[in-house]
Amino acid sequence: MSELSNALQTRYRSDVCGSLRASDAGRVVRLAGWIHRRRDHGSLVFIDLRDRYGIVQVVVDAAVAPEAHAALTDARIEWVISVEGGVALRRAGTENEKLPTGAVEVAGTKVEVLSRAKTPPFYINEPDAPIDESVRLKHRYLDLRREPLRDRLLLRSQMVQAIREVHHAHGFVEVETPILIKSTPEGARDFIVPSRLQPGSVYALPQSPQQMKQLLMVAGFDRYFQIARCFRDEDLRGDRQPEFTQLDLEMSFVDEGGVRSFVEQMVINVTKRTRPDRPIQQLPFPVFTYDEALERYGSDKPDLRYGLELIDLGAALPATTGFKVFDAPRASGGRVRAIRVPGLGGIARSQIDDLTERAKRYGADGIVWISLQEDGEVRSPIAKFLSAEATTALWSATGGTTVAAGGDLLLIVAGERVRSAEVLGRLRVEVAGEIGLADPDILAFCWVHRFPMYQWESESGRWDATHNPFSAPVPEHRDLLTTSSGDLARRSAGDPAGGALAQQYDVVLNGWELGGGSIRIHDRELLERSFALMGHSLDDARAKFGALLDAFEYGAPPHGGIAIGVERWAALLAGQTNIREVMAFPKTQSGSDLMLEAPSEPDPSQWSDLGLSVRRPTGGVTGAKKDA
RNA sequence: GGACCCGUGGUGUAGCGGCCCAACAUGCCAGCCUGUCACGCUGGAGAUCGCCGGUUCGAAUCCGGUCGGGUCCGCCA
Repeated sequence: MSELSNALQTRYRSDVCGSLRASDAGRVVRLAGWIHRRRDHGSLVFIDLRDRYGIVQVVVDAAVAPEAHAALTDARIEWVISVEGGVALRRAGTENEKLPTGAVEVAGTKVEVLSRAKTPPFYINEPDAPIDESVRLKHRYLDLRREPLRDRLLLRSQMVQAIREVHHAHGFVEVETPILIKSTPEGARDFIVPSRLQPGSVYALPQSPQQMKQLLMVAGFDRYFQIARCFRDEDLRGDRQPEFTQLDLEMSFVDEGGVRSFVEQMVINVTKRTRPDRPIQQLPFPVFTYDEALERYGSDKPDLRYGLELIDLGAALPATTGFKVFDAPRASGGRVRAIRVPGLGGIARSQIDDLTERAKRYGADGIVWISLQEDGEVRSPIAKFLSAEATTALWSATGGTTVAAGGDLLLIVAGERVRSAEVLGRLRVEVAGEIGLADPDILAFCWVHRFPMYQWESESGRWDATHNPFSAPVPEHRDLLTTSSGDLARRSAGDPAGGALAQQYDVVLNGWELGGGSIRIHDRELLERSFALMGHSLDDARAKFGALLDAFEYGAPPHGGIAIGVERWAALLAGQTNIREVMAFPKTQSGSDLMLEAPSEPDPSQWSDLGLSVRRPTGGVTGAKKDA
């Protein structure tokens, strides 16, 4: 710490504001910082001086230092000043226990104004004051002065430092890959950068360094990582920005267990170093297959901080119930699933309606509910369809007839196997949030793996890839790919290749997907087959991924890796649900930077340099804001 | 592409057809104050209620559109 203190010394300051302690009493120091608060008592003025290390009280007495006193009488909040003075223990009874520096104060003798400040548009000295986010974004440099955002960026910096240290300690090589690359569709839309030297051609910004890192494996780098900026031109959400940062890593000569074991140790290490105060729920991380996660939690990113698991009611119900809402889906291979919510037996009708509406939005036909009161009374709109025996069977299937205070509520969704689980999985998360089941301090990590390679899309009536084409199938399913011939998109729902599982794994934290990766295909023939199954022609695949395919003919090691969303991880460690809260300069939901006012129209000459012109939407009085 | 919520002095809110050329808190400005720490006290300034149009005798308030922000669905690993 004293080494750091020395490093922070400059001609403007001998110490930083947050560092002074009782042991510094008697020293003469020079400080520089922002005026956080001022308390003017006439001929005695107190200033709280702030820098990013903390706050210290400066007191100036007109009788002792008239010039300094005059300067501080003029000074205002957020002015930047430097102060020289002696560190003194505060008078008995005037210590401030809320400040780490609260035992001392600096008796200012010289004050120099380094920079004046306008009155800020919002409170910088009140960390909890709510402020409209657009105002914060417009003056982001002021928001960043405030304690919450400052602390989150400091946390993120520590995380990145820890990430680098762990990787270097394990033999990883940090390599930077280009930002201007070739458009290689990975699912999301590319951001495109027109080329001036080759008019009509474009670069694309990377959605991730996926191909580059695999090429680095072919190059023999063995273990690579990068804190990589990625770009995806899709609609924004609280957990999605058009540009974001991934911890991208790739390893050669490993299997899935090898990657997961390193990543898990790295994640634990970084988490414990940066948030030692937050308990990790379970070590080692629990591992679920995709199927298991879906069946038990209705999600491929389960929040494990609470139970509320999905229950398949099939076994508890007679083969036909006479209730078509249950019978019809079951006849076509669907499921009847439930979650049992303790204590919600007295839920209001309007809240049920609200849940039903949400379930419909997520793709269910509706919800069936049954409530069991403490006194054993059963209430449900479908009571008339179910015998007393059937109802009892349902309750025992979901955990018996012992009910929590307030009664229990059974929420039932019937439908197609995956859809019914996903709908209920969403309700599980929402209900848990609403009744406060999730402990906000706990960090519940897990792995989900063995994802299906392809998913049958019933609407479009075709198979669709669930991830990128580079992921290898699990060894026992390799034949499903090689024996299958041709375009999976034209194959039927029952095609065996559709059942292939991938060596794909996601890290999940508190219900958020932190990252995902896979063991890659490192065989040209198999990779071409994988593309073919996804409907790419051979020419198409070679045009888009030619370099990788070629590279695999020159000796490619078995390899695999993962990419972890740095902002999501940081947000979760910071206790935030929005990644904008861990980004210095985020964009709005419509992709604007309110501070820089980007995007903006370029100078017309920039279009012509690129050989481009723009067709504006017609009827466009709207778009023409600043015409000449 | 779609659904919903929000927009009132610098900031956060109240007001939801006339009582409002708009209220409260805080901030800001001025004066006073030698032990405060969200200092205190006294006084003052500051808003065409996002914008455009409509309904009405009358609109911050109701309606339509539009712009901006947010949440979500679709989209996106």
